[in-house]
Amino acid sequence: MKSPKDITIYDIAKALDISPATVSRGLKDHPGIRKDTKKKILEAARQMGYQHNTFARNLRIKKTNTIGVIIPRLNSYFMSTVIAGMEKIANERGYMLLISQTQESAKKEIASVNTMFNSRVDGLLVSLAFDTENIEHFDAMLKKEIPIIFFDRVAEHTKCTSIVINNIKAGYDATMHLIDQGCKRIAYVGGSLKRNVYADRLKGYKQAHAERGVAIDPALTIINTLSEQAGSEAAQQIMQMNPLPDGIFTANDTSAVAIIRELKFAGISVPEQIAVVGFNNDPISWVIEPNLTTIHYPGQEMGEIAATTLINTINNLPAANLNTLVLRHSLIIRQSSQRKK
Amino acid sequence: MKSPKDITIYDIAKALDISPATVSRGLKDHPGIRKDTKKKILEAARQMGYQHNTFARNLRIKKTNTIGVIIPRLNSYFMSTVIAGMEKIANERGYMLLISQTQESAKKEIASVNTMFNSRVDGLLVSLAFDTENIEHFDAMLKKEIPIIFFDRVAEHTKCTSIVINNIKAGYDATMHLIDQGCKRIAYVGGSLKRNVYADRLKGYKQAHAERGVAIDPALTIINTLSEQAGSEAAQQIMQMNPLPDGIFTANDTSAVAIIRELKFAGISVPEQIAVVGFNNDPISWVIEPNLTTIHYPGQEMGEIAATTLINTINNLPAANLNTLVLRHSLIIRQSSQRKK
DNA sequence: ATTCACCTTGCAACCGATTGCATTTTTATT
DNA sequence: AATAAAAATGCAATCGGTTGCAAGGTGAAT
Repeated sequence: MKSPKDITIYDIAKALDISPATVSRGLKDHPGIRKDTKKKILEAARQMGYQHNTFARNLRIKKTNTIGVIIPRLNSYFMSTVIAGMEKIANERGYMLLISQTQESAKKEIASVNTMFNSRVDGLLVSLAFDTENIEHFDAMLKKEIPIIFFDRVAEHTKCTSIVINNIKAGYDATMHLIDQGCKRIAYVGGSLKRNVYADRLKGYKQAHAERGVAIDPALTIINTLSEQAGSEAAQQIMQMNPLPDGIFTANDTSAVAIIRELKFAGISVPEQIAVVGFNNDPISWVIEPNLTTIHYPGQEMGEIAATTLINTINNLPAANLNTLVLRHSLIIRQSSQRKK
Repeated sequence: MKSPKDITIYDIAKALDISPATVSRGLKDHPGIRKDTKKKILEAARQMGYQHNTFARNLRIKKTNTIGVIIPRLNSYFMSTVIAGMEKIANERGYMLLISQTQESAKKEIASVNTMFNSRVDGLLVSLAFDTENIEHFDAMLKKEIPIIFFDRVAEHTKCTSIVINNIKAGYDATMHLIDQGCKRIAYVGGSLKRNVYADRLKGYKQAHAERGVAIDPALTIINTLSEQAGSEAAQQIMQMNPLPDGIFTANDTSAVAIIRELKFAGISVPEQIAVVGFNNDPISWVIEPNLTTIHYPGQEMGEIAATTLINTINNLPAANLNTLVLRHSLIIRQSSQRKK
């Protein structure tokens, strides 16, 4: 049952009666090796079925060509799009992706960081969990100068680049749109305020109100997990309010869709009685009826940029020392919020 | 700019004035080391900030505790759910996931397999690309006894386990349901017939017809990429048919939703004029109106089982020598297909 | 006191590739 | 042909753990 032993550079060296050092150099196109020697080596390697040993190399080089990715959850449209973008770039540049989900738990996040650390990833791409309080668990890596890039759910850190959209502006755009549609009482449904994305969107929501001189009823702000279930519950809660809100801005589309379903089921018309704006531009947003007004969030692009920036940083290429990188978002207006003509 | 050097077992050995061998053994709870020695070692390791070096270990052990995952695309609900399941199990059992997308291209699939091979993954979880013709590119790994498990889009191989649902039965169930709803001309929209999933669903579609003695018009079978765009085009094609079909069974929900949208837009009523059944039970299936009848496909579970089986195989644990593992599917009947009361 | 068995620990080879420096070979120059 | 310069190759140490086997230490039994 023993499988044939792996071919090493020593085997090739012996077969060709040269030294392993020459084989090693020949294999990687070192300038100081004669052309025909190289050809001989390559040929022998090919026909002996040589596969290089990544560990041995990594052990010497102290580089893994692997990027760690730590995310809350993989199975949302947004996140899978981000990962797809990262994978594309990583693949092109010869890197692999090591992916780990925190399930929104800070504890798991810490464990993931440690595993990644032990696996000696060359860099880290991180989107923080709901309940992460501080980012000390990244210190060990940063001390070793391993670059870390935060995306979407970011943290402030002088040594780390953050890739985001302008969530304040996005929240502002969404809310202002609702106000422009004649909404007077707008509810906000978002996730944990520990996370920039939700705190910022709420900030934008407030700014828009302030700018128009509209007072905000604090009872209209709902913080939950933004799951489908949470969305339904939020809808129930909203429908108990008196007076009823006439607009809802919610920080993801899953939640928005769940809310619209509940509202419709309860006989409340959208957008006439309550206008709704979501966030992310998930495919469901143009399937729900009425089609959902939402913020377009360029996931694939964010993934690509995050990966590119990280790989450039790893290799000391330019464009590396930015602190924050802000991608463009846009408000996509569909029927769920349109009350004027 | 030099970061402090990594702590090795040699550093610990020196600090404690014992041998590196003892440190190595102490660190992993080897039976032949005295309790207090172990405690001393652990304590020193902790406070010196020791992190084990995975490469050095892998180089010796020839094991990476890493599983390669090769999939067509990451950004579908089904696939991200599968990966979420795999990641959960892998994480619990101390494995990492190395993920690679083929973008449905056989060429990229071959490249991915080679990269995984070089990375010395302990095993492979694979769902085949659309246009993969044969599976010879896995031979090198199989020759080295590296276990490979296919899931969803599988290939026959005596040495590999396949994890699937009964696609023939699922196709049969879907079609039979349409027939029972009074459909006489049912169109089938699916992906490449090189892939078992689509070939089998078509087979089930035919079986159902045969069983009821209904003839099939070959013009009603459409093969495409199952993308949203392809769905819209398929809908256009179907609407040109004369006579119009009165039922459509399509092999994913993305496609089904795109088709329903086109039909509705063209003023064709679903399910009255054309009943539609999809596949996968994506979230969009219960958002589209009418809600989509579909086949529930247990993605998370499939991911968990695939990962569990692979890890067991890697470690020579039982339940490893199955050839095929069939998960339960179920037909979820919603409005898009219900024409009777 | 001696012997033996067992428990702990250490020695040293090994895993496979990389690389600074020394050495040999080739080429160019006179 | 002799010699210097340049090019090609080899030597050997190194990366950080792991592990078979040997050696040292302990206590019990005789």
